[in-house]
Amino acid sequence: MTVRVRFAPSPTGHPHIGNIRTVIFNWLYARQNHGKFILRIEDTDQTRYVPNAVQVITDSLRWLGLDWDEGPDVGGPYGPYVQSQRLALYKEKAEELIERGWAYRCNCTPERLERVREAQRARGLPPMYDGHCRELAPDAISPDEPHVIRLKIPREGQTVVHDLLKGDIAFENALIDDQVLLKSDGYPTYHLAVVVDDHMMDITHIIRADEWLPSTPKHVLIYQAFEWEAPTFVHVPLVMGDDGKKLSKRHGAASVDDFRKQGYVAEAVFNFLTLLGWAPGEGEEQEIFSREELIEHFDLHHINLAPAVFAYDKLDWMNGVYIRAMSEEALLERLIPFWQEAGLIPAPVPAEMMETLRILVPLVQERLKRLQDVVELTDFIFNDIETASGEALLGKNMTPEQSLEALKAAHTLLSKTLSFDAETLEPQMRQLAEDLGLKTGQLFTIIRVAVSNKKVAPPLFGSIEALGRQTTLKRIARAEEALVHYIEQKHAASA
RNA sequence: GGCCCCAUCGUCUAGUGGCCUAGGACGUCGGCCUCUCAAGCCGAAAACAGGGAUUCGAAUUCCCUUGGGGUCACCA
Repeated sequence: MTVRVRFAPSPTGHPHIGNIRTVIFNWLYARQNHGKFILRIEDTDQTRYVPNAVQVITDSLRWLGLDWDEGPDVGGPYGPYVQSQRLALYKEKAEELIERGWAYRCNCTPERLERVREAQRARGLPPMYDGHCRELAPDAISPDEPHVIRLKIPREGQTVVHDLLKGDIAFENALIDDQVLLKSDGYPTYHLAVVVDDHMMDITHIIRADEWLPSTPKHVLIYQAFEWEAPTFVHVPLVMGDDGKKLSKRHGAASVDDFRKQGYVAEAVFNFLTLLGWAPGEGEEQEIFSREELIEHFDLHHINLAPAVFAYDKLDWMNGVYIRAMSEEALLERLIPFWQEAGLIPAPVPAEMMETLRILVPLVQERLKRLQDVVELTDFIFNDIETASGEALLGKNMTPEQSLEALKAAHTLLSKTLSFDAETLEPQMRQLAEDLGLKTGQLFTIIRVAVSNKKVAPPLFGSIEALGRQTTLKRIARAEEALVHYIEQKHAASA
């Protein structure tokens, strides 16, 4: 039997990173078994529909490399793959359930339902439908008048859910609500649509988050009512924020798009998410896995049963690992959009600027946790800086006069040297430090602050090379002025 | 609150009765390297929620307690 799994999002916004983890489990399972991964849009709630959502969802999936074999855009033998285009089917199936004695029409008003629930809550009972229309004569409510169709849950006995990971879970039927299957607007609820579609589309494994577990007995009952064989249920744990609550926007980035914009690379996010709640086991200590390795090693049975906290710190580390593993050319390509987005370089990139960018890439590569970090790290290369204060320009354990002298000496050297690249600059500057009786750190720090006005910056000589001689000398000259002013003020104050 | 799920370092996890004085990774702390910051290398602190039971032997099996989470719509 061919494995067929699905991702069935409702188009209500950006896919959440926690949901995506579950999608990855589905995708991995499909690819590993040479099965099919199906995308189905569950747009049965007209009130929550967001116009662009389907596009946003497919963009996110594509970015992560999660391709689908059947879906709304690519089609397939089980279409249509959008539930709002299958309304007649659900209606027919709901009616069939009435005929089979497993469902009934109900015309209770929302107001009445709310009153009933309120009364139940007041008595400390769980709010449930009170069965008002359940035992009405079959023709008591006309199919033509506004009504819903409810599932007729047996009043006694238990319904057992077979879960691949958790085993058999028994639910008391008496505690299960008579779920609405078909709404008064003619749309199905999730419970009807998901069962009908999963069956009609020959889904073999329903891999979904734990939050669905409480409604699974309803689905099992619907399968029984139709005399259909239920697929294998696999409920996987939720992803939590670092406070132990369900992951949400409060915890920082939450949607796939947030991560992309911050400069997380898709391969790292994919790797990280797969390892969130799953590990290869058997003493395997590897953490960095290619997509192919993941497909090979993934095993549903090794999914952890406990909810997993989303560790941003570890993602940052892993993202850095992936960034460092890239070729300089590949990293350059990924960095350009971030420089452009920040307005540091134009689009398209002028040919002569590419040379500067190529100098910068190896300088920043091992310093980036996220691609976005390149902006703050290199903005001084592209934008003019504010000249540092005299105080900031002091070398460690050095007087203003000594600092100024060192800066002037560097100025002279940098204006004379024949070529202006890091390789020729560095030995000369080291020699200069020695000649001045300074430690390299003392001299280099003064120059770094002079040209970047940053205490933390990429390696000095590469930065200077990227900056070019003219800009470098101009900034050093301005720093000298700042130091001169600083010295004059000190003298004035002490006089 | 009812029902359901879950429980190894701060976090992600390895561990399926003896190999565990519990291993790895992130993070943290210390050191080395070093022009800053990183990266890299070395090292340290850090966990089987508690109580019973089964067993010659329990992180591993069972029960209870505690704790955490999820869910109770004409939302998915």
